[in-house]
Amino acid sequence: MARMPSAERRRQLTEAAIRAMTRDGVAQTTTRSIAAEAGVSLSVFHYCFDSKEALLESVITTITGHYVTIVKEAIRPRTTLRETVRAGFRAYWDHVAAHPGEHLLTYELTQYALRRPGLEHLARRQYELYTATYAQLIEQLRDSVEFELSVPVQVLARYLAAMTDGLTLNLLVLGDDAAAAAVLDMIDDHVAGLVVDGAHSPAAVS
Amino acid sequence: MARMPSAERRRQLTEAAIRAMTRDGVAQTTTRSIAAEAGVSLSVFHYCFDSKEALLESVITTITGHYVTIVKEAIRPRTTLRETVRAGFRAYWDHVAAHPGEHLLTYELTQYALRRPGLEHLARRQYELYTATYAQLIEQLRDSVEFELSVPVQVLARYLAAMTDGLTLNLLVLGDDAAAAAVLDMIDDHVAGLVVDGAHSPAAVS
DNA sequence: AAGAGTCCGGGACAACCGACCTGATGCACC
DNA sequence: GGTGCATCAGGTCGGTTGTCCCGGACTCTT
Repeated sequence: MARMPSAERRRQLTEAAIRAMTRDGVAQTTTRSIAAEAGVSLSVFHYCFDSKEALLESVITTITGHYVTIVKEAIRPRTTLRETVRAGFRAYWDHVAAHPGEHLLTYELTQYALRRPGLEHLARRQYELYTATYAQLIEQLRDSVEFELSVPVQVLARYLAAMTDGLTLNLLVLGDDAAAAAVLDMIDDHVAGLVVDGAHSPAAVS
Repeated sequence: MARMPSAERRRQLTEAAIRAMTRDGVAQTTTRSIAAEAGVSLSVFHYCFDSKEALLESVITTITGHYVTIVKEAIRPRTTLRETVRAGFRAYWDHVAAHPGEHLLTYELTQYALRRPGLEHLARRQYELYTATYAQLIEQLRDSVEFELSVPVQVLARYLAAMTDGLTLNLLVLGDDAAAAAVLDMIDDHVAGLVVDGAHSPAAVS
């Protein structure tokens, strides 16, 4: 067993926990299975983390960071706003289809946090970060393209976060990418229709 | 302990399990806590159900039935389509705000089913029922009011199911009913805008 | 009233879990 | 080349969980 500073060991254990939980689910993941996944003995676990709960805290913040990165990288300015929105959704969607277990894990972790007294703030922070990420993306997009919205940024951001969340869970449960794609097309139209400045919006709704 | 036929005992245990799980979460609910909640001895539990998994199956189908009933009762035809949609959402929303634990439970149960090999079909059935319920509501509404949609009923139904699901989870985590109401207003407009026949839609979008 | 079928109670068991403890081992520094 | 500290290994402990067993009690039929 190679020796390494505890900070790095913590990272290693966190990543191992994410792998184990992605594979087996939060409920069936034990401190032993995490230690085994990381290839270290059980005592190393408790040397690096005060408790299982402390590790879960680390897992939640880490995986929320993953999620935010994915969403931020999905959105890249294109020629028209509508295409930007569409391509962004598509990129995010491909990630969900490719890594369903990891996304399912985010829901499990949210509920773990909600049910554990004193950890509710982690769930809240997770969802606030989702909304904040979308708000930031909208602002950033508005800087590069220049447009006006018929609803406040905060409202649209929260809608996008919630709707994405719901549609993701829906896809994870039902599969059927084709049907989900049809729904997504409808949402594309809807979001594009929220742009007041008609310059980049194909449907000229006054 | 009053004697009763096992069918009724099963119902009683199922309802007790829902209460216990709503209060404590699925993970912390044990066969013992369920038996205690129902006021019966532990052996009665295993007399009525082959295993804990069998009970969970009963819980899932029961609570999904509850959910469908709630949604169906929320929608009642009003003077205009837009008002019907708005009032329907509002009624559903009030229920979520009044019974958050029960709604949170539905998410926990979905994930329980998804993670338990051989029980995935329960999660799928749950979400198919959600979509089917919305589709049925749309058809029923179309019979009484007469209108055309710019998207297929199936697509709209799945969108409504997914979006409601996401917004519900969002509200359960973040609270803040006011912000959620603003999002809902936006969705009202969106859904009302999907109606092609402008006769009952206040916003005259051609 | 007798017996079969149904329901209930207490107790026990094996498995598993998180947490902890005691030594041993490598590493850097004096 | 010790010395102190960070890191690791194996074993153990108390507690909990799902499941099962067996004896007794109730109820309905005949």
